[in-house]
Amino acid sequence: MKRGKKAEEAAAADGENDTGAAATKKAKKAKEPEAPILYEDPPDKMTSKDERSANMKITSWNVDGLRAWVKKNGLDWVREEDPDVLCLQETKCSEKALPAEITSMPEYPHKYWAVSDDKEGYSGVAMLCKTEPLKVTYGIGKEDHDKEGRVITAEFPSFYLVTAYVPNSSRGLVRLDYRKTWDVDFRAYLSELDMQKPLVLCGDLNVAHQEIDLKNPKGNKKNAGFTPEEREGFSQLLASGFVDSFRELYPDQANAYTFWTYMMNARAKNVGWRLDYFVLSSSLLPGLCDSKIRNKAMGSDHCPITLHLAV
Amino acid sequence: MKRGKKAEEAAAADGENDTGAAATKKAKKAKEPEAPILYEDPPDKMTSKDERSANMKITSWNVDGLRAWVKKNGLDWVREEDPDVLCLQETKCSEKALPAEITSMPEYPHKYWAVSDDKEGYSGVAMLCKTEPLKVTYGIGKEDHDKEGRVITAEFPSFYLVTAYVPNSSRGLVRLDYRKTWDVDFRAYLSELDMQKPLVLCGDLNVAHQEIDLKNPKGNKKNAGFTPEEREGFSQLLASGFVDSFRELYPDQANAYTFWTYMMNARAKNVGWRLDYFVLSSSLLPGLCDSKIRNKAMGSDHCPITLHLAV
DNA sequence: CCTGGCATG
DNA sequence: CATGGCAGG
Repeated sequence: MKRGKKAEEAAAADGENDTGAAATKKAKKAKEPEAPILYEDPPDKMTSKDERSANMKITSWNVDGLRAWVKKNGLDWVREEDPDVLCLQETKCSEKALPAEITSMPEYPHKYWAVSDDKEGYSGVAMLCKTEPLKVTYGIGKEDHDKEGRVITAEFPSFYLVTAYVPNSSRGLVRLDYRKTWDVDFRAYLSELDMQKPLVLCGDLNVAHQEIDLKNPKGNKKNAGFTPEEREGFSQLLASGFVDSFRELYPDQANAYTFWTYMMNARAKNVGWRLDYFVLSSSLLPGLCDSKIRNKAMGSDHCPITLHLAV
Repeated sequence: MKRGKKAEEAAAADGENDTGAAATKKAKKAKEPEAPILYEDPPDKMTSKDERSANMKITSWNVDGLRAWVKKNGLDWVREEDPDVLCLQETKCSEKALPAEITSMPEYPHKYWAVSDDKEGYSGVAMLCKTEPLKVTYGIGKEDHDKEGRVITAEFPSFYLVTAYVPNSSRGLVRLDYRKTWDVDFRAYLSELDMQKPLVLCGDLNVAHQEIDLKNPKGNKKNAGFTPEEREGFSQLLASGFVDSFRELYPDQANAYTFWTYMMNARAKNVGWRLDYFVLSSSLLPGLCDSKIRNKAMGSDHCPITLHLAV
């Protein structure tokens, strides 16, 4: 039995199962109206395990359309947060269509934009820096993957910063095969970089790693973002010498999400997914101060995350 | 020299000429910021020349998307106006997507909808009646023209009511040839009907007939809605025994428009076009009480028009 | 500058 | 249920 679009959306948000009769589904739905279990991000810790002070603050935000996000005063939040580097994903905006409010932002004199070659208003990432990186590159050096404006890499004196918008496997997992090759190639790219200098990877990695990383793991095992293949891809990345900074610091923290579908009032109910990460080379771990989820910041279906690092 | 889209829009709204150097255009533009010349529709006259009282009130409105128009409270205005028959054009809405507010409207128990066969959300007209017509038909009986939901004909005891959304010749006049065949065939359809019973034709006829019928006739002679061909089509319709009711009553009334492009603040400046008409069979002329332009009613880029008739 | 649809998430 | 782009006006 083929399922319609509505049903798939419900499953993605609520974790309904793919199988089972309609009656069963209805019975399951009745359980919903409980008070939402929220997550309060604790105060920022500004010193690392080895007692150094944080001297690098990085924020990452999937803005789901930069122009709409600017109109919703996303930049006010950024000015308040005041990170050293701001990484944005899903800008959906060609360079010439960027709002002046962001292109002229004096706090970030060094701005880098990657956009989709073909599809206008699709994908796109950005990096805004207070200090100029030694070098900035685009993509991961593989023809097949570098047409959609998904990766910017900036080299700083003591580390690389990579921001990424990882391809969504899409409804019906029509792009899961592509995603698997992406995961392999991206991992190779990061490992290569990591051999030169330690790196920080941030962005929308489009996967909830473990069951703790989304509200409804049960019903989403066949949905984009929580398939065994995508989860395994992330596991393999970590196995290559990287650390999920948030999970490292808060191994048992449930209900901490960075994405909520706009549908079904998911954000108010905190029916979400942790899709946005700061992944660090293991060698940077001693300098890790904190990895934050700014889940009160509005303006997108993702919230921003912030990393405090001593480098 | 090929003109861009922006230039065409400006011409359509402001009447700029197609020829002439850029410098000339700029000089012309400088004249604009005068106070707008508005048009105050006089009070409704409710008796005909032959001293009969109006007993049939018909309103026609190109709503430019029925769903948006309903949200903008177009139906509140309709309830206030309270016509016996309401004709709508550009509903852009399939029958199953109609808002309940209009499908369940008790004032109009008899409702008729025509929609485009292929293109969803394109064209579409409607007729809502307090009393049931003797018969309702769709289209004009010509295969080529009846796929776009442009015409509904209702037979009442003493007259036919035809509401139409005449095809726009489009930017660059790419559909002017089609429009010319439409004009011929539609005129034949109306003449045929007129032989049975007199008729009222209302709707968006997508032509400003004479120079008095739009703000900037000079610059629009090559633009859709004011080409010689379209104007001639309307002239020929009148020559077939029909009357433009508004112009019949107010032969010298300038600045009376029913459409203003959303662009360039045209409505505030009353830079408009008279595109919506009540056209009557000559034999109904003695019963004509008034033909009104309700240019204060908002909710579309067209305003409604209302006819008072003694039948 | 608005509409409604579409692809995408 | 949002985004941006598109055709149409």
